Amino acid sequence: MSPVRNPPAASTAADGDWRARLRARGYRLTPQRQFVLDAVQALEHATPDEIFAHVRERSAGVNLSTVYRTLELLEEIGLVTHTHLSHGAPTYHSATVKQHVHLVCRACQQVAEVEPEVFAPLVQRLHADKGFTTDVQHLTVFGICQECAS
Amino acid sequence: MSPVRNPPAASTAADGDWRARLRARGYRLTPQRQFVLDAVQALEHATPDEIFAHVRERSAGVNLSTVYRTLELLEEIGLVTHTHLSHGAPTYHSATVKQHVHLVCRACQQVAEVEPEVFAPLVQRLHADKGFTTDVQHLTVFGICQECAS
DNA sequence: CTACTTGCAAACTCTTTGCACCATA
DNA sequence: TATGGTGCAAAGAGTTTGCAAGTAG
Repeated sequence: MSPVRNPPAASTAADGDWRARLRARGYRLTPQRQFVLDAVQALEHATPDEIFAHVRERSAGVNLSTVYRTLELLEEIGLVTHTHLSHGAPTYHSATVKQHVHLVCRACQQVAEVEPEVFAPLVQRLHADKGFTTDVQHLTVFGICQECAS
Repeated sequence: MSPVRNPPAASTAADGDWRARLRARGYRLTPQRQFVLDAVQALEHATPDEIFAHVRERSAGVNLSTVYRTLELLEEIGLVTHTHLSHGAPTYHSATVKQHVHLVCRACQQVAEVEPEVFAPLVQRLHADKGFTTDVQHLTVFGICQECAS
């Protein structure tokens, strides 16, 4: 491992939790993983590249492939999730943050957030009609925002 | 243009319409475009690669980049739309077919379809609350299907 | 000390683009 | 005949992988 500067101090309340989660599955706690998780929590809706850039500002010795591997790992143990807000890159966000659904404007590309409660009736109906359990966190709604509509 | 065999016969009722649409915008009617549109209508939920393969079975002389260019063109003039059903490739479908929303199971990757009416209340609420005009056609709901839930 | 992690570089997938040739209108 | 369209090959994003060296526990 190359020049990895002082790892970030434990920042969130759930921090102890994530260390435990790692250990419980035989994973190790590394500065890189801490940097990546911190970046996800700090940035909100960040692509792997943006996360990489954010981590790089703090530590020169973190590689892009490590970012990818770490995101996969963090998602596997349920600490982050991802959504596709646009064509190309997925965006990651912390799973500990309050859930929300994304509204993406196809005209101006702006992203708004909505409380998941708005989707509760839909979720219930899909479950009743089709037996389908909706992953609201992963939902993205495309359309046209108020400004662009006029 | 290389060995492009007999272009497919006009197949859908809207066929005359699409020729008109092309012409109206100064585009030309080519066998390649007809093959690609036919493939989209025949396959339903096909990726560019799958469309390419389907077209290739019928005509050796169609190039993958032409498929991409044609899909972009057909989408621009409103004959096809696309959605992201999984991580990587977008899937294209005919815009003339009855609208539907996709339910994607994250466990078995199976795709189900739902009538867009189910989403009407949600669409109305998003419009009322946020002024957001939902593009239902482009909507994809991820979750767990009935079989995988048990 | 040992197994898990990382950095590096190369490989891969999917998509786009430049350019000369070809065919539609 | 004049553009617009196509094939081909090369270039680009974004992501994954093999392997040797490094490190957490």
